[in-house]
Amino acid sequence: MTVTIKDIARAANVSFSTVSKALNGSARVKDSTRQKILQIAQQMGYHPNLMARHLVSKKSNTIGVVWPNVNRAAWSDLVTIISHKLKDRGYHALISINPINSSIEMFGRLLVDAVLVFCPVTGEKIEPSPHVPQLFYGTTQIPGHPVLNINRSLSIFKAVEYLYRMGHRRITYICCPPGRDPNQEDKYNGFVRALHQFNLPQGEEAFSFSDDFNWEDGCRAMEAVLRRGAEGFPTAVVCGSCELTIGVLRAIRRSGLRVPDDISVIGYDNIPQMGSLEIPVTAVGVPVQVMADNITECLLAVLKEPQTCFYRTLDDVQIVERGSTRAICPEA
Amino acid sequence: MTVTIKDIARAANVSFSTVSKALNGSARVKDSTRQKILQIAQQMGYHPNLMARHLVSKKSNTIGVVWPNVNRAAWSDLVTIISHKLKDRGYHALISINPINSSIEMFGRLLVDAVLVFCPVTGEKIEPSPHVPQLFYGTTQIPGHPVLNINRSLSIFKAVEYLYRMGHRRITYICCPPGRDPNQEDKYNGFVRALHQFNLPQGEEAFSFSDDFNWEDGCRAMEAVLRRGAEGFPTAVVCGSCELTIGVLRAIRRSGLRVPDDISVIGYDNIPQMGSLEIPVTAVGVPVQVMADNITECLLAVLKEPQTCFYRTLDDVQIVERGSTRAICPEA
DNA sequence: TTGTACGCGTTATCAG
DNA sequence: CTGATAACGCGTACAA
Repeated sequence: MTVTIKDIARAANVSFSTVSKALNGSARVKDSTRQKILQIAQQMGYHPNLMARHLVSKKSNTIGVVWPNVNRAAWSDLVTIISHKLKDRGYHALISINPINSSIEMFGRLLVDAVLVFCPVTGEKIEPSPHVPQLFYGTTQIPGHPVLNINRSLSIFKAVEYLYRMGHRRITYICCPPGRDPNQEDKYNGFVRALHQFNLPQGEEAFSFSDDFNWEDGCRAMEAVLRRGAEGFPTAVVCGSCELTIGVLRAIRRSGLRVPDDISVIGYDNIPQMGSLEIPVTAVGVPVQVMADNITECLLAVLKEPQTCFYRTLDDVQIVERGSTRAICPEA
Repeated sequence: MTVTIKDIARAANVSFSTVSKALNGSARVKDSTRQKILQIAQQMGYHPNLMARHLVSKKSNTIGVVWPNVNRAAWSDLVTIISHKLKDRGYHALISINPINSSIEMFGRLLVDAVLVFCPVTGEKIEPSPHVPQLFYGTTQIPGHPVLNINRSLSIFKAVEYLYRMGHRRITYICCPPGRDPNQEDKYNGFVRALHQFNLPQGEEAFSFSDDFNWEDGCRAMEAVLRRGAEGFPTAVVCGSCELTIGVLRAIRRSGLRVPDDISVIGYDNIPQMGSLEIPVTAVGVPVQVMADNITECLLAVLKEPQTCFYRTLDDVQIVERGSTRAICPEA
C-alpha cells in the first residue's frame, strides 16, 4: 500500500540505503543517481514514515501544544502566532485540547520533540512527563521544570497607576477573588499594592468579585457595583479579563451610563479583541506578540537544553489606549 | 533514558515478549507473572512508545484534525465537542492549525488513523493525501473523497420563512456576496428562493453585501442599510454569520434604533455565542451538537471503510429563539 | 560511490 | 504458559 524506500530502491535498481542517503541529501551519492531516485520517489508518491524515522533518529520535528481550553479568546491568537513561528523554525505544532495530563502523556508516547503546556487557571494538578522536554506557561513554579509566566501583578498595578494619573481616586477592581488560584492572587496583589502606593481608598468599595470568568459573571459583578449608590460609586473600574470586560460593558450600558463619560473602564489582557468589544477598551498587559516571541524562544531553548529549569516572568507590560478612560478632576 | 519493555524484561527476569503480552492483556500469561510485570512497569515509569507500536500495528489511535482558522468562534465549540467524543471512543485528537495541505501531509507521515479537515471558506486548493483516510467538512464535493457539509441554503430559507410568518415583508440579507465562494452561494440561493416562495420584494433593498466576515464588515453593511432611508428600510435583517451579527447589532445600536422594537435580527450559525452578544440573537442553523455527532460518526465510519466516498449534507436545521425578532402587522 | 548489516521498540507468530 | 525470532520502515556505521 504505502510506498517505502525499498520500493523505490527496487524501481531505481539501487539499494535502499542509497535511496535513504539520496532522500536525506547526503553528499555521498552520485548526482545522476540522486536525480533518478528523487524523480522516482516523486512519481511513486513517496512519503517518509515519520514513525520509523523517529524510531531511529529520535527526532520528529514536531512539538506538542497542550491547550486545555480552546475558547479563551486570549490564547487563540497566541497559539496561532506560536504555531506560525514554530513552522518557520521547521517544527510542526500539534495541538491537543484534551485534559492536560492525558495530553502530556500522549505527546510523551508520540515522541514529539518538546511539549508546550498552557496551564489553565483551574483544574487538575499537573504531572510532568519524564520522557519529553516541557515548557509550562501561565502557572506558578513547577519544581524541576521550566516555567514561563506573565507578570499579572505589574499589569494591574500599571492600570491603576494610569487611572490615578488621569485623576481617578475611586477605583474598583472587578475580577475573581484572590483565593481562587495563584494568578488571581497575583492580580489582586498588584491592585492592592497600587492602592497603597497611591493612597487610594481600600475599603470594600474598591472590590467586586466575580464568581467565574464568563461575561455573565463580569456583568453581575458590575451590577453589584452599580447598586452601591453614590457613596460607593467608583469613577473607574479595572477588569481582570477580556471576558469579564464584556460583561462589565454590558452592565454599564444597561444601567444607562456611558463609557467613558460616566465611568472609565480599563481591562487586563493585552489582546486585539479588546478593541472589538461594544466599546473599544483600553487594555494593559504583555502584548500577545511579545508573549509569542518569548514562548517560542524559550521552547526552542528547552528543546536544546532539556534539563533546564527556571521560573521566568514577562514584565514587558504595555498599555494600549482605546479611549475607554477619561481624565477627570480629582475632588479635593 | 526511556524505559522499554526490554528493561522491564530484564528487571522481571522474563523475556521481553512475555512483557509485551502481559502489558497487552493477553490471556497467555500466568497471573502472578503478569502482576509482577505490571508492578515493575509501573514503578519504572514505563510508557509504551507509540512510534514503535504503530510501526508494527498500523494503528495509533490518533486522529488528525486540520483546523486552519482557530479564531472562528463557530468552530471552537465544534472542535472541542468532537475532541471529547473521539476521546470517548478511544481516540486522541491532534489538531493542526497550519495551512491545510501542509497539515494533511504532516498527518499522513505521522500515520494518524484518519484526518478530519475543516475546510476554510477561502484559500488554498485542497490536495487530499492518498496515505490516510480523510473526511472533509464544510466544502463542496471533492472527487473520490467523503465530504460532509451543512445545508446553509435551507437554514437561510427557514430564517426568512420564520420572519415571514411573524409578519415581516421587507427583509434584508446581510452577508458576503454569492460569488465569493460556494458556501456564500449556497446561503444566497436559500435567501433568494425564500423571497420567491413568499413573494417578497427582490430588489436591491433586499441585500447588503459585506466585504468580509469580520464584525466591522457587518457593521458597515448594516450602516449602508440604515442610510437607505424610509423606502428601502427593512423590518428585519438576516445575518450570514455570527461575526457579522455582532457588527449589525453594533450599527443598529449606534444609530439609536433598538432590537427588536425597531428592527428584527436573525442570525445564521446555531452556536451558543449567539446568546452572548450585546443582545441575545435568535439564530438558525444546524446545532453544534448535531454537527459534532454527525462528524464524529462519519469520521469513525470513514476510518473503518477508508475507500468510502460521498457528499452528504446535514439538513437538521433548527431555530433557537432568543427574542431578537418581533411579530409585526404586515402593511396592506 | 554504493551496498550490507544492524538496531530503534513494539507486536505477532510460532516453537517449546 | 513462556521464549525465541521475524517483521515494521528507516538511518547509519562500516565494508566493498
